[in-house]
Amino acid sequence: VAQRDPFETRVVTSRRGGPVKQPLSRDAIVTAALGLITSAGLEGMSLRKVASALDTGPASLYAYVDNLQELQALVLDRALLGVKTKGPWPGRDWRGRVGALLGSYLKVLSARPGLAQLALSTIAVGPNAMRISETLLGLLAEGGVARATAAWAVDLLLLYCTAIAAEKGQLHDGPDPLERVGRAVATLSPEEYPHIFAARQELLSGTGNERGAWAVAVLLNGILRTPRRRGEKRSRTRGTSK
Amino acid sequence: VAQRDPFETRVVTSRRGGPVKQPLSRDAIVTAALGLITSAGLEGMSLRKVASALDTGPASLYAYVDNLQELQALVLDRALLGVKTKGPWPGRDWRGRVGALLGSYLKVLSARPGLAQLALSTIAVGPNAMRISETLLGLLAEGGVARATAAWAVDLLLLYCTAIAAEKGQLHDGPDPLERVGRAVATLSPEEYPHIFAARQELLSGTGNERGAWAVAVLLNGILRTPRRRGEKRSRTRGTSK
DNA sequence: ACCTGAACACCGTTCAAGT
DNA sequence: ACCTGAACACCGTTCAAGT
Repeated sequence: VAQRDPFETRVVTSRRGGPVKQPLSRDAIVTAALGLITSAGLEGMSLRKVASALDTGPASLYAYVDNLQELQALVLDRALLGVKTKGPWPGRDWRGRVGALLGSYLKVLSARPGLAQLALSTIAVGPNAMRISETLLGLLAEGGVARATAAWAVDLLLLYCTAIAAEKGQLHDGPDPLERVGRAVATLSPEEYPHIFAARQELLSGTGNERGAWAVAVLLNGILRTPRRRGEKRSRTRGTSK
Repeated sequence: VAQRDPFETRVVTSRRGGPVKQPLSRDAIVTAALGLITSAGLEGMSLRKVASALDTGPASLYAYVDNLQELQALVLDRALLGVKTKGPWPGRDWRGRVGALLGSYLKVLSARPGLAQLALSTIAVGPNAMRISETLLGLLAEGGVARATAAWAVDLLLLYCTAIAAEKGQLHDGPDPLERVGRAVATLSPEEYPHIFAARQELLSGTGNERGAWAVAVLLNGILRTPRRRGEKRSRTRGTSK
């Protein structure tokens, strides 16, 4: 909410009469829903809450949206509008640009924990999801990854980033899960779980960003070395740097 | 339900009197809940449905379980009991054994789609989750992966397998999502999305198992080549085969 | 201590009735 | 066509009252 707006909610009031209710529309519904999921998490976005945010009853929404699942898909794609696929990344090679794109994706989802949870249970086929996949496919092609391999790799990369964001999101509600893991690990007997005991420090270390960057490097290194078809060769890298 | 049991539900009846209600217990509750999630999916397992499966009211469960979230965590760990961490895998090297273990994990989750969805939103800290992590850490150590790297790698491997199972699980309810993706891709203009258009065949190809096996290979290849600390060296492989 | 009926504050979705 | 009040069939959780 911009600070210069004195109203708690964005109700437009006319000089002549009472509050002016803006007409319902698919767009207004998605906007309201995205606002709710951003501020109140996944369970803060219900059809009933979206409806009352728009000053109407839940039944009214069904004129514009088939059901909750469709609304969720629309909200996800609207949020993905914020993912930068062609920011100015001068001098970065294709790997750097993949990292930047996935970083932007992660940032968009991490800023809205509920959205990341939603993304894990929604197949993204909206225009913005397509734009992201298209760009990733292009970057992998630039890196010489064969098309068949790249097709599966895009899935793998996005899936992992989504999961990272969702995991991070869980940190915000309830008791800190990292603490829970810490306590669970602390009670284990060194005899029964020697490896976990030995690695107890390392298991809990690292920020989300550190882990994310490492994971993307793992995925790219693995993708480059794991052709989908036996004998499939990586073509010469082209356009690696400017 | 075993076929020799003529009763629809497992109600024990005594010769002398009416049906004998087995006493409530944490264990009985978890068993009933696992049965429900197995047969009816994630949303088929509610506290109220578990209660009525046990012939009682929902309030009664709160004597044994703090809330729905705790019950879900218990159900997950109970199911993970079925993951084989030390099956006889003669002659397989550490990579093969990692593959077998993750395959078992995937199988357990894939057989219960609701459980995979649940696993994505539950941090598994139960004894069976610990057993799986312990074994994976041991196998990676056998492969010469440094401890710090292995600690994060375990997370990455399990997370991906969980996500694969959850995605596969979505296939079963609603319209086939692969078909939805196919239709979405089919409507894209080759001009705007040249890479997706070129890869449209490859994007949809491959069974879950093929994709899973490829992904695990990607992850292991990447993990072996991406030390967490700069300059961290992989120790000589020991015990690669018998 | 364990169990429970009833209530509370929610859900998504449908449908007949309005305009 | 768009909108809506009311209802339907559900949720998780709490609490006073029972034994």
